[in-house]
Amino acid sequence: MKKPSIPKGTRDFSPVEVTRRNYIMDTIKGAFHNFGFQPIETPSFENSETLMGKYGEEGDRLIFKILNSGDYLRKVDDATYTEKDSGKLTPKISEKALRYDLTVPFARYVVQHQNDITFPFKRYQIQPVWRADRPQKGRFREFYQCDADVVGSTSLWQEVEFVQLYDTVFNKLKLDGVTIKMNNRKILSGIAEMIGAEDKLIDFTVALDKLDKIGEEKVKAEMLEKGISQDAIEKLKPLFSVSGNASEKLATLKTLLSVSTIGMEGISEMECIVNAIETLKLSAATLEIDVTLARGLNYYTGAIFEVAAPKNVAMGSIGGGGRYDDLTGIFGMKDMSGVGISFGLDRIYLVLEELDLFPKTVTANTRVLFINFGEKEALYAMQAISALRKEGIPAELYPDSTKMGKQMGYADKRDIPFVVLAGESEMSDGNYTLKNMKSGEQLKLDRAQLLSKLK
RNA sequence: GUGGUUGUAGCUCAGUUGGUUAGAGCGCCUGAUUGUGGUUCAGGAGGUCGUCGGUUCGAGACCGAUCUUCCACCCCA
Repeated sequence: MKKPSIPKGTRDFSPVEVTRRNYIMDTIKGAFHNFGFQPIETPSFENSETLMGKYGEEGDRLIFKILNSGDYLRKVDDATYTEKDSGKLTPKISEKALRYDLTVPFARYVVQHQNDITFPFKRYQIQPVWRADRPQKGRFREFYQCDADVVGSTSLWQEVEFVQLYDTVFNKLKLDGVTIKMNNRKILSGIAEMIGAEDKLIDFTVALDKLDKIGEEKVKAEMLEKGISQDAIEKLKPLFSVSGNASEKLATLKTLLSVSTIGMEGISEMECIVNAIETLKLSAATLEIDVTLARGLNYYTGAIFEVAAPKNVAMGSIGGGGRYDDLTGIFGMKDMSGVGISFGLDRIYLVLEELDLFPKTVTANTRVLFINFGEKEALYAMQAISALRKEGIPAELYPDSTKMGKQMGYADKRDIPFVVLAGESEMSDGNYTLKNMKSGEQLKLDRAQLLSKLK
C-alpha cells in the first residue's frame, strides 16, 4: 500500500514540537498583551480580489488560489478556454484564495469594521499563512505569522514601542544578540533623488539590499544593468562606507542628503527613534541603522524594520515590519496610517533549537501511571486517580490489564516519573505501592500520603 | 518560476563494471522473567528498492517523465 504523505512544504508537529511552539507563541502573546494589543482573527481564505495585486507580480504568483466548486470549467467561455492564458482564466475558475500574510487581511478588516473600531486600533494576530513558494531551510508553504499593528496614529512613539516589543520578546526567550535593523523609506527616496534616479527607486533599492550578501561591485553591476547611470552610481560611493554607531551614521547621512527634503525628513524620524531608544535602553537586542535595508517597498512609506538572528546562526530574518501610511487606501479608506511588526515563529523555533534555548521543564506530561491488574483493581485505582486529578496532578490508568512488563515499559518510554501498583494485597490494606521510576525506590502509602507525595 | 540535488525496512544508512534468494545498526514483537521498566541473552516479523514508463536475456543500479527532499537564484517569515 502507498504510504500516506503531506504536501510539499507542510509539516506535522509532534507533541514536543507543539509544546515548544506554544512556548514561543505564549511568550509573544504575553508581550503583545503587555503592550496593549488586542487579538483578532480573520478567515484562512479571502476573496481573490482582496489579495490579488497587493503583493506585486511575484506575490500574485505565490498566492494559493482555490478552485471554484461545482462544474467550474463549463462556465468558462470558449475563447478564454482556447487561449490558455492562465492570467485570464484564473479569475474565472477561482474566486477565493488562501491568506498570504496578515497585513492585507487586517487592512480589509479595518476598512470593513471602521464604524465599530476605536482608533488608534492596536491589534495582534497569530495565524497561519500560505505561500506557493519552493521550500528551503526555514521556508515553508504553510507557516505562522505573529503580527502586531497599530492603525490611526502617525506618532513615532509607535515605532519606539515596536522596537521595545521586539526586545521584550527576545529577552523573554533568552535569545541574546539579535539585531533590529532599521531604515526609512524616505531616506531611500532621498538617496534616489540625490543621484537623480527617482523613477528607478525599486530597482535601485532591491540592488542596494543585496550589499552585505554579494558585495559592492556586484551591486553596482546590477544597478548598471537596471539602467542606473554610471554617474549616479558614483554619487552613491560615500553611502557604501557609512559606519559607526547610530548617531554617527545619522550625522554622515545628514551631510550626504542635505539636498533632499524627503531624505532629511526620514533622517529626523530615525533620529527621534534612536534618541528615545538610547534613553530607554534595550536588553537583548541591538538597534542598528542600515541604509541598505529595503523590504516591503510595495507599501512601506516610513520606518522599515528587519530582525536578524544572532550572528552565529545561519538563518534569514526572524521578523520584519514597518510603517505604511496608506495601507487601507487600497480598500478605499484614506488617511489611515499604520505601523506594525511580525515575528517569524517557525524561524525563531529553528534558532532556539540550534542554540538549545528551549526550557528543559518537563513537558505537560503525565506524572503518575497506575498499573492495571484487572477490573476490581482498576476501579480501586480510579478512585485514587480522581483524587489526584482534582489536585491538578496529571494521572492515568493503563487501559488494559496486560502483562506488567508491558505496562512498566509504557511508563518508561513516555518518561512518566512515577508508577502506582495496587493489586489484591494493597487493596486489602487500603494502600498503594508508589514506585519512583528513576531511583527504583518503592513505598507503601495510604491515599492521603500518596497525594501529598505526588504534589 | 529557473538551475542543481535526494529517495532502499518504522528510523539512520550499506548494496562493487547491470547477474540468482536486497543487507546492517537502532526500533518493534515473542521468550528467558505469570507483581516490576530502563541492562543482558535467544528467537521472530517487517521491503512491489518514491511512482509510472523505457533500454536489456536480466534493472535497486542505466535512460525518460513525475512526485518528494535539500541547496542556489527569484522573492520572502
